[in-house]
Amino acid sequence: MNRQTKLLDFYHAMLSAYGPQNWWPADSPFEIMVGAVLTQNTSWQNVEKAILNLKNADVLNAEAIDQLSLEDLAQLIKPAGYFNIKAKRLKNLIHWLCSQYDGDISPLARQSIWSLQEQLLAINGIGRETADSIILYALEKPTFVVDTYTYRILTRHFCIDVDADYERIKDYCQSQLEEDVTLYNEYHALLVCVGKNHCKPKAKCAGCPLEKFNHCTNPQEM
DNA sequence: GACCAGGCACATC
DNA sequence: GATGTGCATGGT
Repeated sequence: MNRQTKLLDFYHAMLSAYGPQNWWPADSPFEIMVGAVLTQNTSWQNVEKAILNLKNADVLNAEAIDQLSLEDLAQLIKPAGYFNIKAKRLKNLIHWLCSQYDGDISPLARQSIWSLQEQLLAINGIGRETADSIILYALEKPTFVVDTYTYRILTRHFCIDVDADYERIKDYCQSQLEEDVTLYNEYHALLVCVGKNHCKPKAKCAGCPLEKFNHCTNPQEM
C-alpha cells in the first residue's frame, strides 16, 4: 500500500503540529510492560509516581515482582489508582513471563503477533489495548493500539461508527496505514497528544490540528 | 465538588 | 450478547 489516505493526512497534520513523540516513555521493554498495566484508565502522571516507587524499592524486574506479596506491590503502585486490582493484574502478567519465559522478554520478540495476542489475552487483567501496547511498544511489532482517544477522535471526525468495537477500529486504522512499527507507534502517541490537548470529552476542539479536514463534532453539539 | 485519565472483568438481564 | 458497575489516586 502506497497511497494517501484520510488517516495518513491526519498523521502528517498531527506530526507537523506536535513533532515525533518517541514513545514509550520508559527505560526498558520490561518497564513498558509494567506501565501498560498501570496506565489502564489512569493518567500517565500517576503511573510515573508508581513506577518511581518500584524503582526506588529496587523491584522493577520480573523476579522481584513475582516474589513480592500482593499487599506490598499494591502499596508501591498506589499512586496509579485501582492499586488492589492492578497489583493482581501485574502479578498475573509477570508470573506468566516468569513461568513461561524465565522472566526474559527477549524470546517474545521472535513470536508472531497472533501468538503474542493469544497468550497475553489469556492472562486475567490483560485486555486488547494492554496486549497491543505491549506488542507494539515493548516488542516493537506492528499492531495498532486503539484507546479512548482513538475512539473519540475518529468518531468525531466521522471516520468510524459510534458503535464500532475495538477490532473494527483497529482494522480500519490498519487498512488506512502502512504496516509499520514506527508509524503505528507515533500515530497512537500523537492521537493521545491531540486527545489531551484538544479532543476532550465535554469541550470544543478549538485549535486541533485535525480541524482543517472536516468539522469536528463533539457530543454536546449533537 | 465534579470531571477526567494510554481499561478490564464480572454480574445481571 | 449487550449493558451496567466496581475498581481509586491525583490533577484541573
